[in-house]
Amino acid sequence: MLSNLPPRERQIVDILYERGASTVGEIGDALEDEISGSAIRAMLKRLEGKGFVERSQSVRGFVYAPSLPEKAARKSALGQVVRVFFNGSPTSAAAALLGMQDNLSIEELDELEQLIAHARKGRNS
Amino acid sequence: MLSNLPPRERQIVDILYERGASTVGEIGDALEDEISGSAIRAMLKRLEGKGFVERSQSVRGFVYAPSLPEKAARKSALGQVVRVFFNGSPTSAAAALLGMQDNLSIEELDELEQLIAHARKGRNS
DNA sequence: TCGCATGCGCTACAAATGTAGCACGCTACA
DNA sequence: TGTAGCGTGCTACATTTGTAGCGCATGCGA
Repeated sequence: MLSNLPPRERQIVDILYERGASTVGEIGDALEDEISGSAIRAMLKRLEGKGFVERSQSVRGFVYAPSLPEKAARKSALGQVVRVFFNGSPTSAAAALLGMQDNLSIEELDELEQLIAHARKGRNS
Repeated sequence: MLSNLPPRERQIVDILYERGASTVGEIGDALEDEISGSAIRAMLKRLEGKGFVERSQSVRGFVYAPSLPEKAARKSALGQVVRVFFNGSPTSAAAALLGMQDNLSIEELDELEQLIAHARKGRNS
């Protein structure tokens, strides 16, 4: 699981999910505190060893990407916070999320309502 | 930040948020893998040193509780996954959340719609 | 062709983490 | 009044993490 990576490694895979496949340099830029390139490379190597990132050649040089598909990672991350902070209820987590943003666009609201309508219809399947 | 705790410590504060103030024994039970009580105590002590948990006497003996208020911790955790996996869009995270559950109750759906309606009304404030 | 800058991997090493063992004090019960 | 059991803290120690430095290759401009 991603959740039991040490902080720095975790931070790096997060960046990878956030920005997609990246080079060492890009990762260094994304990191808020400056650390040497070789430090980053060492992290990446460990992560590769653990099977969390994959490396591939590209025009830009080596790029690193998370090996766990984003979809699965998302689900796992979401599940984690739902379990810990919302008693396992995705619904209340969603409610909290809605409360986080103070100005949702009309489009977003429409989309959400569609989702709800859809769920309502499929309910007693 | 909670997010840069080492894995085991993180796991322990998660348990604390999940189940509320707990004794060493309860934490041990909640942990899926068995580790010695003294190991847990050592962790807790470090966490206390870092200011993430607080200890207090109770009828049950010493109980440990997270010191960062749950609300703030929630927000931070949620913000984290939203940023990493949903391009910073709480709305799409909420949508994903809704998709996670296959059978939402009518009540939940109603509640969510109310939230949306409310957001819609307050929009151009 | 020479020198310089990049990007890389390897290795080393300090610090942090994860864990167990020991010794102590306080019950409770034979 | 032993003594067995539990919860505690302290300390020690192996492993893991986080980081920098070195040396090598490659590309590129003078």
